[in-house]
Amino acid sequence: MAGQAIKIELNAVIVAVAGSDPQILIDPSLALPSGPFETGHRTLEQGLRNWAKSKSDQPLGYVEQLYTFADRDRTTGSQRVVSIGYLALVRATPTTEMIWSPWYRHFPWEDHRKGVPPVIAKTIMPGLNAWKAAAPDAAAKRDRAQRITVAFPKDMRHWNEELVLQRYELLWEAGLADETMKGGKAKSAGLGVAMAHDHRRIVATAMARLRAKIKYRPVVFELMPDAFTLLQLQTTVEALAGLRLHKQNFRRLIEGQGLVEETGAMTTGAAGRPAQLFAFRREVFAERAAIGTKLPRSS
Amino acid sequence: MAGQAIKIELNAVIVAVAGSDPQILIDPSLALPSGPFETGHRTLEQGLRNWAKSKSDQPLGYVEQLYTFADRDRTTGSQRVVSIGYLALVRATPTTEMIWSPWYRHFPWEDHRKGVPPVIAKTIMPGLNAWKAAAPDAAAKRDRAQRITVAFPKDMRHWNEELVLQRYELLWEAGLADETMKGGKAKSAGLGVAMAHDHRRIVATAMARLRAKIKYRPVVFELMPDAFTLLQLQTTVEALAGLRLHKQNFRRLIEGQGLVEETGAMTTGAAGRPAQLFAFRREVFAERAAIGTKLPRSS
DNA sequence: CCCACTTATGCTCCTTTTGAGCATTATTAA
DNA sequence: TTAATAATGCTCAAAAGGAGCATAAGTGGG
Repeated sequence: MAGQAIKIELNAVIVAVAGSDPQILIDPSLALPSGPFETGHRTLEQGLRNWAKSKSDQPLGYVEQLYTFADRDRTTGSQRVVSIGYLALVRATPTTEMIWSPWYRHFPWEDHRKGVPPVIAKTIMPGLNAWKAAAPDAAAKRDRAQRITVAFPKDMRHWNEELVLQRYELLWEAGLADETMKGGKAKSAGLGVAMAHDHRRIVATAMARLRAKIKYRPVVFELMPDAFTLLQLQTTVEALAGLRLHKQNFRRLIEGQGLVEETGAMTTGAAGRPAQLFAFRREVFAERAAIGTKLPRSS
Repeated sequence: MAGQAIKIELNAVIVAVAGSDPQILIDPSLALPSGPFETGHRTLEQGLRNWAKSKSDQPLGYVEQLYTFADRDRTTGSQRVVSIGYLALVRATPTTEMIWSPWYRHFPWEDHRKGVPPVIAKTIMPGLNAWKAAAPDAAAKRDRAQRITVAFPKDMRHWNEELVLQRYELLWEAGLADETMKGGKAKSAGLGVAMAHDHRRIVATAMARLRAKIKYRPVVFELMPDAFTLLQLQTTVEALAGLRLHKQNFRRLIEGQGLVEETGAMTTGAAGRPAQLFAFRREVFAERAAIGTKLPRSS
């Protein structure tokens, strides 16, 4: 049984998008906002919301539980910490003590909007190949080779933007992303800015979840203002996915799904033809619970 | 801070499929197998695996963390319990003290393989409509109406088999699925066999997750024997999804994805033309990390 | 006012994927 | 031999997805 005391901690990955940068809220010591689990709350989520409102001044919008971590070799100190990770989406607002940190600062290899990031060829692949070569036996070597191919495919058309966590864990195992801090400064062999404890892993989990989710649930709108152009929407999705999208087809997709409605207003002042301003149609929740099935149903 | 003691408990929804019945492992008191979190383990999942191996004699195959629950009004007794739910898939084997319980016994409204279950029209809709009518104000009424329509659509072609949890919570809120036990026997207004504590909710979470997952990850194979016919595979998927599938298109889907390979052997003795026996191609993990994107990627 | 540039928006074409169902084949049971 | 039961092959049409051309409507600078 548990002789050791267990502490439960809530960690929140609070995401906002500013222009074309997804950002996460961290404190100056590169740690995620976190707090103890208060037994007074009715549910975990409620506890998180209350705590977030009191601590930062971010009232959380969309909230989703991510994962509960309790790895012994990842937590610091003597006390066993069980950390429950949450993903929260908010519309960006200024903060006091906290910092909005662009998430690609911590994951530079995940941003493929301007082509394949050079760090992959320059640092990551050599590092991973060395790690593969150092495998203890042939089976391990095959396994490592396979994981590398899946996470960082040779042909970048096969890049799967959802595999954020697998990639991070791969880099971590290969010793390319350890979170050792150098006097408060990030290290990590140049592979992005490290974070406190295992927080970068939690962020990776959040990124993966969010990148997957935007494809089948209209969660992006939680990050948008009330009225927005389709380009702004596309830019936000591109920012999250780390990919460029086809403009006309993106429009067709969004409009075809009836996710938005025209507000009647137009943009003004910017370069180019003025764009219509759209608003999210909240009714979609009522209409289409069915999102996408992949099974060949009959009858 | 936490003045109250917190206990961490692992709950496992262990699923197997026997013929055309998905089953979960429970004990005679209708509780999921569960055990305390031992601080000695390296990770939560490892703890679960060790515990499962010692307690039941099920060596767990595929394991996935589901959700961490800590609702105050759902836990019993004075001590606050945080329960971490897991989904595990195993190939059915006999058990000692535990019982394999068909999951549709607890969720009769979820099995649409033989048409819409009568319990929906007979009990559920009247109950939900009464609950809707009893809404305190107009806004709440609209909200309830909407949730009902999404979970139990008028037109059953819009039935979304993934919404297991939403449906269960709806029924629970409407008082149609409360877990009050009558002398160890199930009650619940005829709506399926109740379970201990909030375990039916955990099972609902597991069902929802599994139904979603079989669509984009080859997890069904964890439930299949080494060699199987495509019909057996289809039957298993249908059992999980609670839906009938189109046979030829199912075959096309599976073969087209290269998920299986012929073993060369055929079935014998059964009625009808003998079927080929197939085996899961484990190489698919190596080949196709990319499963399905829904974003209109460019370049 | 005209021109270069920029973004918005409409549409077409072609390829793939899905949905539905017909037809044929190979066994067992009567 | 016939009926019943499954397996398997194939076709056809509809829907969804990928790529790109063409046109419209602004801004900014001569």
